[in-house]
Amino acid sequence: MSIDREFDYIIPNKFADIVLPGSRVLVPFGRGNRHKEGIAIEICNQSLYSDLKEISSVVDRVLTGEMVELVKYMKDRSFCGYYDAVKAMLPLALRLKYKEIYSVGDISKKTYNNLERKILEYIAKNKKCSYDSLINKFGADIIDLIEPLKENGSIIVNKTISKKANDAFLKCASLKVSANEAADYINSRGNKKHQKVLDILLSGDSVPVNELCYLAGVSTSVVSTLEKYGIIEVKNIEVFRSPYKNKFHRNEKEFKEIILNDEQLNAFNGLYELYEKDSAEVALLYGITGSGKTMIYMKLIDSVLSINGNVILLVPEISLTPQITDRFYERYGDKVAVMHSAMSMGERYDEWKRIKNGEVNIVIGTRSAIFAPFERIDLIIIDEEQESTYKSENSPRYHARDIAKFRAYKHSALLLLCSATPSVESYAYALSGKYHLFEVEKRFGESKLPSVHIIDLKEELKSGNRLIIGDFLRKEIEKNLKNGEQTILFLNRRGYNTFIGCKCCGYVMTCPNCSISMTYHSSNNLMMCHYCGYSQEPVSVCPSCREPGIRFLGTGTQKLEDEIHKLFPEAKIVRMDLDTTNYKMSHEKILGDFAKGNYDIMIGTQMVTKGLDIPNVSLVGVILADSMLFADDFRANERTFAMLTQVVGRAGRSHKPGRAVIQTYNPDNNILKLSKNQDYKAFFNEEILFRKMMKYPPFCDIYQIIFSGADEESVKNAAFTICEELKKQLISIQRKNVILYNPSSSAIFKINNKYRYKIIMKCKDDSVLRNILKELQISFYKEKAMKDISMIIDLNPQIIL
DNA sequence: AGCACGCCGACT
DNA sequence: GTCGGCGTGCTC
Repeated sequence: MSIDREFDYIIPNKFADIVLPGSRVLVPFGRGNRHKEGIAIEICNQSLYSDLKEISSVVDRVLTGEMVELVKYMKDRSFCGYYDAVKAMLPLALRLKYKEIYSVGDISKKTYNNLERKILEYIAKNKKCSYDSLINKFGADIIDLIEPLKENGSIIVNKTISKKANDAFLKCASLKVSANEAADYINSRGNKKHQKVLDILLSGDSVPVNELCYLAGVSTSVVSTLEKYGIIEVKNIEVFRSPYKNKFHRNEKEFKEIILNDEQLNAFNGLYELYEKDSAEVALLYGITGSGKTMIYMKLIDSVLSINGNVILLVPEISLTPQITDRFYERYGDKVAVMHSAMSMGERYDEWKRIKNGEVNIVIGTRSAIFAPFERIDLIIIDEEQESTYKSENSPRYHARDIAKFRAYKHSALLLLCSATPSVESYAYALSGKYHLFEVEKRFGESKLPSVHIIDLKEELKSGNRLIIGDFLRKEIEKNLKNGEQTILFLNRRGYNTFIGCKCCGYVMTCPNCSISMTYHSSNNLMMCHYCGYSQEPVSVCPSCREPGIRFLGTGTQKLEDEIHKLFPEAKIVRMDLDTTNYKMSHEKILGDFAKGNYDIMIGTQMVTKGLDIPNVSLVGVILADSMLFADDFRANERTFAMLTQVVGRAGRSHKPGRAVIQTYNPDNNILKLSKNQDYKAFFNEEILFRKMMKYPPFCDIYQIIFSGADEESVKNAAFTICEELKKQLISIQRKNVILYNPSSSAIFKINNKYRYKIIMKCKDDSVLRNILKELQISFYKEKAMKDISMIIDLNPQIIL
């Protein structure tokens, strides 16, 4: 925060033509004049400072002029620093490290004093002697000695770019000693945690460290202690490379012209016209699930490629949509680059270079792919544009849609937003004419929208069925098993039991670090906190009243899996949630196997709702819709509707008619009824009234200012102080139509032992307001009394915490 | 962050 | 009279 700003440097004549905005340079920095990496933001011919230092070398140009502009835009809009903005754009910003490696030059012709000789000897002895190791060895005083030695050639400086450890490796732990020796160790000085870790490793397999920690309920430090004592060893094992690597071959023979139906062609023609225009345009393509939106934009991409143009395609979660990348590799071969967070650093860097070198025309990726370093952009597509994954929840808190607008504008490109359930904001902008609107309202080919049944679980309870699978859903699953068709079951909570409490006194087990109730996991027999990862062995005696009244209630995906096993012992079942990830069974593999028909039933959280297009899936079950209905966030309706529509849309995507079953305790809920009919427009018409009445986006912007820190009282004070200050400022600029709420504790009051307060402000965002907030934030961080508290400003957050 | 300065107590 | 531990403030 304190050094993240512009510093002026002189550009020496020899670099005059090379340094441009976006160039990466090395500069002497601070009293010690240590070389730091910097990025040139602006070239000018004067400075407010008098004694400027010189840039010492120019590395390369990492940002185009447009992207330097984008850095400034992000700094302004998302209240982040230069560092955060640049970090979001460059894969190598963090991954490449500059190092000066010293070696001994010609020392025959000069004389040296004692210390100098020692230094030179040390350098000669250590092959890769760095600045840091010299300081470590001889202390900071030798800095003055080194510079002259460099100048007269006694020390030769080799500047190297060293890659940090490659991510393509997975840390795996295995037992280093015999089982008996391990037992001896436990008896002599081991503790309970060590025992748990060793118990798992005793099977003889090598286990990934993160998985080991999950299963044993320990942190990585326990593993490293055991490693230190020589009981276990941790090795880097290479993980299989990107699954996309071998799919580069483009199938020339099968490159077919995409044939669209009338409705699709209509949309395509309109979009093509906009794309041909010289100006930047934004279009929204609304098409119901299964209407063939992908075909429309692929045909558009065909046109762009025919003139060698460039396309960025954003998808919400690439590892969950392997089908789309497959289709693109098949059609466009090595013209495609894929970018997403699950890739290793090396892979990402490789893809980044391919884009920068102009070797590819299409970039497919998640949020950060919007920063693809194209020199020119013709088309940007955001698929499932309402997805919250497009908003970054860490600094820089940007929304990919906003960045896309900026870039489309700078390149006079077309920005195409696609969805079956557009965000209320986008659809409203489309209706108002701010965006161009295209609609496809029929399913493609023979497929029909699935029939949806809403099942009242209260009735099930009355008839004596205490299982989470109601009678109706059970019969439907049976039907599917009999017909050899596949089923997807969706439940929004992972773990086994989602609620642990005492029946005697009403005590609820909560995480000691967070204000979150604990979830019981059966696979590791632990109670876990899903926010901070804290885990604890299950208890039967209530810690509050000392009675043996602890009960495990509530169903998560693990328990659902158990129940399905009991109900359908012969069915092949697979579960997909955060806990099933490991290197043997990635999500892609689970999905791939399910698509191949290796399983009858797939159980999962959100992950199973997105983008799957499997013809043999004819039944979708939503186990409990209620958990989504009552979130106290203004977007809860929108998210519930979108999620239900999406998951229901997974069914019946070929000639087989699809069915969907939604189980709930609130069958009369309006959102459920709207989802039953899959009627987005009816949903929109109601929701937009609510937004208008309550003054929510798109009728205003929302600022969320979050304060968090370890001391509850001072966090609260900070929030109230800033709120008062903000109120004063708003009055002084005579700003009207601003609704500033008083600070309140966040919905999840405590996370990881940090207390949280928030201020919500509804307003029309503009630069005057942004400047006020920026000034407030800067002065807040300067205030000594506030130094243990962080203040985060988030413009239009996805979720209000 | 990382370095240097300066203040103050402990030790020769 | 000097050394070093720690708090403070600056980096073009």
